[in-house]
Amino acid sequence: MSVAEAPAKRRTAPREIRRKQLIMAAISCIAKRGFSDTTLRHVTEKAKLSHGVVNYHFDSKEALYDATLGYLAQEHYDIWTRYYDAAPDDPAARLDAIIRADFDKKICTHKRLAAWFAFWGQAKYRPNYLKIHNTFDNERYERIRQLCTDIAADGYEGLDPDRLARMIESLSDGSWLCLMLYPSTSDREESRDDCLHALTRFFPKHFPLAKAP
Amino acid sequence: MSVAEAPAKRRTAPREIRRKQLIMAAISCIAKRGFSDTTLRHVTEKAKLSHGVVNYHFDSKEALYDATLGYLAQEHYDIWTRYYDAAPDDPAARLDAIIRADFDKKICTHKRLAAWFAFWGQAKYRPNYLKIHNTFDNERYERIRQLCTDIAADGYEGLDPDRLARMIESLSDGSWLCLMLYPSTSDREESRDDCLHALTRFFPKHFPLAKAP
Amino acid sequence: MSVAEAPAKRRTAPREIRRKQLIMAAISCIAKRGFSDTTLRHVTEKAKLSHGVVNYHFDSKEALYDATLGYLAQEHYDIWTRYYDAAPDDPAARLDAIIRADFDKKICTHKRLAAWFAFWGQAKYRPNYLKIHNTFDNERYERIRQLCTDIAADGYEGLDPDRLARMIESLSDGSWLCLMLYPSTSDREESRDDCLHALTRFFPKHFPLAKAP
Amino acid sequence: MSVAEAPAKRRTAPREIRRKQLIMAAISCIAKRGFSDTTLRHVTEKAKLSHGVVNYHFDSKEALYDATLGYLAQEHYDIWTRYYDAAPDDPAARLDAIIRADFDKKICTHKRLAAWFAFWGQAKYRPNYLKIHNTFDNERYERIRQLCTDIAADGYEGLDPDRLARMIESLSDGSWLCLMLYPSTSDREESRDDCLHALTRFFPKHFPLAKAP
DNA sequence: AATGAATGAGCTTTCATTCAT
DNA sequence: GATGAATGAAAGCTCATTCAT
Repeated sequence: MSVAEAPAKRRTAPREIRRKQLIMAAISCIAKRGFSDTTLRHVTEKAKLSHGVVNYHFDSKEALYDATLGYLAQEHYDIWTRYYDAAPDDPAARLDAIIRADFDKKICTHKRLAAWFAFWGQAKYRPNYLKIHNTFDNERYERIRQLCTDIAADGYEGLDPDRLARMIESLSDGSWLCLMLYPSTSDREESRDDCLHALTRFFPKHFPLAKAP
Repeated sequence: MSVAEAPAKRRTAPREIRRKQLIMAAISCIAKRGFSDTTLRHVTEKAKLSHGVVNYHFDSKEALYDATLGYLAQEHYDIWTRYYDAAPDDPAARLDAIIRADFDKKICTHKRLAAWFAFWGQAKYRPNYLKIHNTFDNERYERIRQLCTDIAADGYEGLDPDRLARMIESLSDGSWLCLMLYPSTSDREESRDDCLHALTRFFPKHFPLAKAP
Repeated sequence: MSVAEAPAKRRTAPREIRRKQLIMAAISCIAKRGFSDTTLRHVTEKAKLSHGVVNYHFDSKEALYDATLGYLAQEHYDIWTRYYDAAPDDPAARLDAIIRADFDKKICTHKRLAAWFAFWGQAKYRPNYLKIHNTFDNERYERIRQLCTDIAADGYEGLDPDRLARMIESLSDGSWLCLMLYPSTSDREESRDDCLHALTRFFPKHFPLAKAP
Repeated sequence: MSVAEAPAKRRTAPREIRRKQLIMAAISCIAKRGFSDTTLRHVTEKAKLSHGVVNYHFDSKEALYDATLGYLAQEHYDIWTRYYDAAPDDPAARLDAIIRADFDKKICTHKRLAAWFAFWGQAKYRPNYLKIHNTFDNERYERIRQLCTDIAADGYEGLDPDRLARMIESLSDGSWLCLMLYPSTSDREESRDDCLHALTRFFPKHFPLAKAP
């Protein structure tokens, strides 16, 4: 909720500290036991806080979950914009950066992926989750679409940039699902390279084969 | 659906009929309210049966859910093998068929996608779900991998068939996620064509551009 | 219910056969898992009959239990009157017989004792049970009292026959409790001899020490 | 009782207070409706507490029952040791004391006897109950046996002290059963005197007739 | 700001009973 | 007579939330 609306860190001390403590614990618990088996007691125990504290810092369990998803989304946003800004001012390099960001060590963890899919598994009927998610993610999709448009304009006649953007998005999401479901047989870096490899197929002129790994 | 709305013949139906009735109701409810908010009362109400039947026909709620996932997985299996068998005996045609199957009208419904992601959202810590899922799905992945191997051997030097298989799988799963999360802005047939289009990029000789409609 | 009121065996075939089958199964189940954990399903499974049969032969679970207690009480009644009738026509011999009957191999079994105490554990607030029990047992108590009176009149001045009767009754019941609670450290024949020994203390002239084996 | 009716100070009482409150209510309910008909709702209503407290202060219904039996057993233990310690240092006086303790006004109440037999009626298949009971009661039996040995050695040749101990125990238990089953025709003090009278028969030298009543 | 006892709605499950077959 | 599918009341228990301390 408030986290979602607070791109900058407030450092009012205790309040924000506690909230973050609880959010981190919530991520752990959701990742460990999923949505339906996570209770506030689990969360507070994980956070080593007392039982009543959640309803003190959040209006309700739902509010904590909103804040938790907001935290994940913000974190994702921060990472990909960082990668993006760090990349050379060139559509191909930036597209490459955005994809790499998805598999960054910090956000592409087991725990976070499990939490993401837990939220998505609920998204359909908790419009709030979708809204929070979109607040951050729409921008990323738009950016990808724009980059695809720019690249496509540069020598790929007849290519539908929207389709490309959708495919890239799907590839990335699908890789996440695979990483979450089969952690022992799939691998973060391999998945990233798979996605990057796809770019060499979609835009061979801009992503020569050698570039990928 | 049709079973769930079967004529109000109250009592004494064959075991399998009731089980299927409950499974269909479970899919509806999970799709509608997700895992953590679906109660057995919701399920039995949806199935227009009395409260006690679930524990009469299933050992527990968990057993009903196992059966429900099993049903979804079997249904998926039946569809893709049917498509597969109906396709010409040719690797490219069969790969095309497997992908089309994923977007078949019958299984690629809103309701089923939501149910799938609800299960996946729980899979990490309910090993049963993963096991059930894999019982059916491993074969499909192997088949895709084999087809990719066959096609790759036919004029694509240096192509890694495993990578291709992973990419195809991810594309398909990612498309499902997209379809589930954004039903109003995405479209089943469009997603299918996206995936088929990717094939023209991966195996241009076998999937000429014209082929994907 | 009807058993309690049916001292003679009706041999109308099926009906009575089934009822007895269920009663025997009820005794087994009550002895095995106690009152609160015995369900009609346990009883019918033990009797190798179908689930619905209880309510066909008995009005309710309670009616089955009434009949079961009635059966136990009748059985007890049959045994002690048999012992009594077989004894020489002499107060001391008859008192001896009544006590021996309580420890007869047939009724003083683990299973039956457990069932008795299960019923007694409920007796206080199920007046029916007390009534059924008393229907049979009052006569026995009266007989004991009469025998004590007869014996006491024969040379034990100042002895209260009522008190004696109560003590004999209590000794016997207390022995049953002990046999039930500690089957491994107590013994049916030893308990019987304890009770008989008490008689040598209460009525030394009529029960010389040598008599209790 | 007095605890259960403590001033309607709703919230936040020390853990032990609440536990005792619930235990007392459990005794009342078990005595009133027996084991199989006592529900946690009955208990909490009797205790004038909310439904959820039981599972807050006890792990389960079974844990409450264990604690309840433990309470009864402890209470019994406290009483007989108090009587014992208060008696003159003399085997006969002490045996007399132990028996009197069983019929003390505080523990030999209708309610408690009913509760005891409810527990005993379950003991056979809930080993926990037997264990709890024995934890306290074995010591008492041993003490009785020792006292019988001491007394028997003092002029009763050929008397088996074990048998005497068993008889005394059985008499006492049997009297309790009688008091529970027939509260209107039996009487606490009378039963006590019956038991004490038995001592005058078993050990006439140590318990002269005059002493009993 | 923080604690944890208390509440009570609501969950899954059990089970006596009914009744179509 | 007999079966077993179906019912629904009620059980034990969980847990988000409240609130005295």
